[in-house]
Amino acid sequence: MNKWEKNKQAKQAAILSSALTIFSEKGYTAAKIADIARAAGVGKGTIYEYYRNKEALFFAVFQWYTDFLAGNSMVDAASLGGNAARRLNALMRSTFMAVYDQLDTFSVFLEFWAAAGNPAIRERYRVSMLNMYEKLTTLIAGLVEEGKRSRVFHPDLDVHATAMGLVSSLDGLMLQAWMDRTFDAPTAANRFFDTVIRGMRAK
Amino acid sequence: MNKWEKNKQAKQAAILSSALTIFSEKGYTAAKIADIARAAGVGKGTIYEYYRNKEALFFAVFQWYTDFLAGNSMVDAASLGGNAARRLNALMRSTFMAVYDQLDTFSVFLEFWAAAGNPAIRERYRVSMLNMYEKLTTLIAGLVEEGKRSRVFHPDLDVHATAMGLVSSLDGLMLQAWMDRTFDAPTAANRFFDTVIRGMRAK
DNA sequence: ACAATTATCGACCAGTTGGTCATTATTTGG
DNA sequence: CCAAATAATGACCAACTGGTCGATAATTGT
Repeated sequence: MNKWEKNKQAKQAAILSSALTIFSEKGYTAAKIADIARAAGVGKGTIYEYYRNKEALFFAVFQWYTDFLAGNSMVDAASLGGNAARRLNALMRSTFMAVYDQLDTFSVFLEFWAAAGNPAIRERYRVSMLNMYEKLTTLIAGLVEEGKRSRVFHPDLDVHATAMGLVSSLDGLMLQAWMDRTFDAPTAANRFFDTVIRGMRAK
Repeated sequence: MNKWEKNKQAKQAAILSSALTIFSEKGYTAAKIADIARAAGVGKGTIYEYYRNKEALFFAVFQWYTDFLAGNSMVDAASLGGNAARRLNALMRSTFMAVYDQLDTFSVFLEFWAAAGNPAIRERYRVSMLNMYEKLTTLIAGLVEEGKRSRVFHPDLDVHATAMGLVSSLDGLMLQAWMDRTFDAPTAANRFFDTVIRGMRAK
């Protein structure tokens, strides 16, 4: 690896990281390429050496950041012991905390969502976003299914509806935490997950 | 009321309604004043007779729309019968459906959230938004409290955490429904609410 | 009917910013 | 050390759009 390549890697990382910060702080439209360049310590033109245009940079940030969060949240789920209820609880807590630890950049998700929602132009965001959710939903649904088989959970439990509800509550709680910094979201989240799982149990 | 006033009322309604549509479709920044004017069937200058600038128009839409939804969702909650669990279930369903019925304009909430989250400039969005959530949270917390008193719900239940969890799951489920139109959100929501409320019950 | 008042309009202007490209700086191979 | 190749830069341009304002139209009171 020569000097050019080292430089390229370092600069690419600096650009992505700075772009995440600036997009979080200002939103997609208000974030200026010049801002991102300054934050990354590079010239404005350099950014266009790495990304075709602003939208391509944004999509790169989207993939980089969601990969990072997905890796952080799911990594220790497999290694956990205990019955399905206990492991589901641990998975929910760990996923929640993985995102909560990055609360100050959570606002960029509003931009991701907005990009994903526009059905005309931005199909790739939607696909990629649903893919990410589906991974988590599948993981959760697997635990719910397992819990039903081992008679920890109620036999009539709707696996998919439960998984979707749990995933949704993660997003919703994060939104509340982000809007209201006085809200003790980790505690509330843990108690809420306990309640939901209590409702899932076989009597 | 003379002709001027009638015209003003009609035009103001047309402008707000068109603004909601355009902001939903394109997002705050990409929505052009000219687009909104055309959709409302008025000249561009006319909009500035009613609203100082684009941001003032957006805030007016925010208040108008959230008032509308709040009115729709909570109106029949008081009139319901049954025990606390039954009434809580009905309140959750009715609130969910009130927003779900307007799913195609749900995306404007992403813009509202983004506006509310920026702590520097937009304190009034944050205050107004938290106020709206607090009304719903208080309503739910009241039912939870009542359920605890009447021994329908578990005595150790954390009222605030439960209420926040339920409110959050509304937002989260709506987001999922909006991103994925194949998701049968009303059914999943109802089943999830059932599960949560089951977990709240005294054994 | 007519002039004063009120409301509407859209061409225009000024400020902003994504993206380009000629110039400069750095690295490489020999 | 030098020239070719590669990378970085930021002044500049073109496009876009929020907001203004002089001109026009509708309504009112008399």
